[in-house]
Amino acid sequence: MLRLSRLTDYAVVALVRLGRSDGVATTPGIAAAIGIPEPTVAKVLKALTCAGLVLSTRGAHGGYRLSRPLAGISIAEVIVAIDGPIALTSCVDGAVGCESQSLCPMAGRWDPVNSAIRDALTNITLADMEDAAIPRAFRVAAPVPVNEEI
Amino acid sequence: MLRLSRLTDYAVVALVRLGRSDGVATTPGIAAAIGIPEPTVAKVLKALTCAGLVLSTRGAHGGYRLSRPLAGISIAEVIVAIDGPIALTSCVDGAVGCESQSLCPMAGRWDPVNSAIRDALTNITLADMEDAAIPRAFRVAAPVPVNEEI
DNA sequence: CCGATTGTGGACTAAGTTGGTCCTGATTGC
DNA sequence: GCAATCAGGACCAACTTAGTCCACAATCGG
Repeated sequence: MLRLSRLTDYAVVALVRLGRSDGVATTPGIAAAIGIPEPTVAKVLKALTCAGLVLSTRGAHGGYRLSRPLAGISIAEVIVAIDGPIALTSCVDGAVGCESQSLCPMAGRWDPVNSAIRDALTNITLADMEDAAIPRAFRVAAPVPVNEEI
Repeated sequence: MLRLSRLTDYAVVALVRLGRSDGVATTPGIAAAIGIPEPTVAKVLKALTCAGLVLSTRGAHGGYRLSRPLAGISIAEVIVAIDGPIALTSCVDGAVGCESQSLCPMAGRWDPVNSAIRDALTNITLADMEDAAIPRAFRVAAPVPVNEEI
């Protein structure tokens, strides 16, 4: 299925959410807003902090905020932050442990594929996804339309 | 990790192998050639047959052969044959069952990403991968000059 | 200075998926 | 008729993922 982890999906939602809140946002706040259990959101945000995509402030009145605008964050970065390096097979570049590495006829075979995927993902930013996410016909050049009922 | 199943990897190896054998190749033959357990190879070949990428002949002296030259088979086809449709999230186009579908702020969000990936994978053929797979310096007169040292 | 709020870090458990095996048939050629 | 080969499915084991929980550190407000 070539699927990435659900956590990455959550990360994108959380990031877009952060892009809409002006100040800092707390874990419970984000969790409630996007309908994902709080500890899971915390886990995702922790990973994003480590990757430098969001900045955290500890203590009371703390929370998270974006380190860059959404347009400056590529999907590839999010995936790497949550899922680890982008490589379709476990048998990547310098990876050791491929049991039949010597006679493995596909050594290096996937490299061009990996590169192609990486390129594709690097060229899509969170801002692009935010645009694509709104299925309604309402969308009219609003820069940050926080149109979420409920 | 955005990884695809190992079975897909096997499929590529098996297909490339089939591209080199002139006549038909049997399951045990391929299994021995590429160093993968026989039942597993059989499973992969069955899936490839269903997808129409290889043709099977039953009975004694039967076996498998490519339905098209390697250059006419894209990676995307192989992945679809083995792993199913290419979609990074379970929450695809018309997919139902996304529990929070109504308030899910990312409905349709991944579509551009999926398309980008699909395009990238469609533009790479098995022939390309075969070229990339040979680490030796023997390769001469390659039509597509993949100049990657090591 | 103390307590409430919030992020940090790790361990742990449970569930789902994948990979691999096996068995029983159906088909073809000798 | 027998051997070789593909077809199709059921089945089990192992790994990965995702979700939860707990104890701790930091900051702010009173």
